[in-house]
Amino acid sequence: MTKLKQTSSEEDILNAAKTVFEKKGMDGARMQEIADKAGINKALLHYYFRSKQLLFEAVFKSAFSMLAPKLHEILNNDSSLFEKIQNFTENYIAFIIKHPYLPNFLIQELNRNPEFVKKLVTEKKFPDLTKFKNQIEEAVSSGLIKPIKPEQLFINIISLNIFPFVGGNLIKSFLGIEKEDYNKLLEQRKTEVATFIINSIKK
Amino acid sequence: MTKLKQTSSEEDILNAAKTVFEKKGMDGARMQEIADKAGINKALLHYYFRSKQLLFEAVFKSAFSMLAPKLHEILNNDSSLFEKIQNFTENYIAFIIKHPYLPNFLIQELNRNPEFVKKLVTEKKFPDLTKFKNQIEEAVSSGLIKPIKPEQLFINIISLNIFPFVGGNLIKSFLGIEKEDYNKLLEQRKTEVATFIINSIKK
DNA sequence: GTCTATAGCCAGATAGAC
DNA sequence: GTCTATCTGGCTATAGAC
Repeated sequence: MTKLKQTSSEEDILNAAKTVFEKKGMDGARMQEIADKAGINKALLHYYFRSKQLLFEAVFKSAFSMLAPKLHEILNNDSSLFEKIQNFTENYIAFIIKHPYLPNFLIQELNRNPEFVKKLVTEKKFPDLTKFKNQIEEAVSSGLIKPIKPEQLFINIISLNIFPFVGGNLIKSFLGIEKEDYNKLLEQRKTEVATFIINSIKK
Repeated sequence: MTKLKQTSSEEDILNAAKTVFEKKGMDGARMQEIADKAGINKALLHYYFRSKQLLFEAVFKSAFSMLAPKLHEILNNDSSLFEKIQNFTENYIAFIIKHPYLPNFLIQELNRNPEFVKKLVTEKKFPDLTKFKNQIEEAVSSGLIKPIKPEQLFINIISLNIFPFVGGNLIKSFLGIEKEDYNKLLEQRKTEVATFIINSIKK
């Protein structure tokens, strides 16, 4: 704990920047809009963060560090495989419902700038999946679940939980429904997705 | 069929624009880069398409119309529910492997500009899901599959098939693997995803 | 149809007063 | 730390020659 409280401006800027970057991305965001939202002047943005690029990186890292440790914790605690799947589904969906732009933002910017990923990897900011993979392999060899590659199961879990947020607008249009009905479906998924996965793999 | 062949330039521009827009999005794309890629001059872009916005819309519609009719066809032919799931998985993954930027591009731009979606909806460019939903409801009531809301099953199918492309960079980093290994996983998914889904719902 | 040159605008960044 | 004013560069778009 180096500081008890940052200056109010710096926090205001970060919050405003988060909102704008998450909605519009690096290229679409405007420093002016961030300044307006933070209730301060454009020059002050540069005073605190030097450049748009650096402000963006601060936002990105902050966003990333909201998700990664949570994921790490869920995958590495002592619960059983089925419990983990339930945990992941419930907690993650609940969390992302509160931050719906987050996954899309991260994915979009990782695609835009894959170099950035490598930086995060070397800084070991990504969750460690070894334990989770071992757990799956044991569950397979002990006959608890049907044979499946840990990688594939992991992809399935992530896909079922995250895509409904990233592709929400697409799905809504396909289904011909509005926001409120879609939110009800998402709410339901907190429990149903885990059941769907477990039904598929359990013997 | 109004024309047998468009001018070569117009096609060249569209192809170049497709590449650039799909990789960088509307905001990140540069008219100069598109011109360079098409081997022509920047002014010619405006001669053919008037503005960046109109060129973008042409690309977007073209991309959208590569996916939607294919989806419509698969969901509305006469095969059984399980066959449709298998069909969708195999064909769609095979198709998107050839156009890996497509889903991300569509999703990103639909999120950026939800008004555009409504335009597409009113132009009835979206696939009709009624038949597919009925098929699921019948399969539930006849006892072929476990109870599940058609909407949820649809979301699951889409998520499992599309997210691995949209979030490919994220997943690769999580799994700590490189492109070639990831492509092998995707190849495997052409058959495995259908099995995963069917295992989950069949009684 | 295709090019060069340039207008005009807008956004990021900086200077400098307070 | 915070502001106003301004510089600078880059990008879309157009004018006009060929």
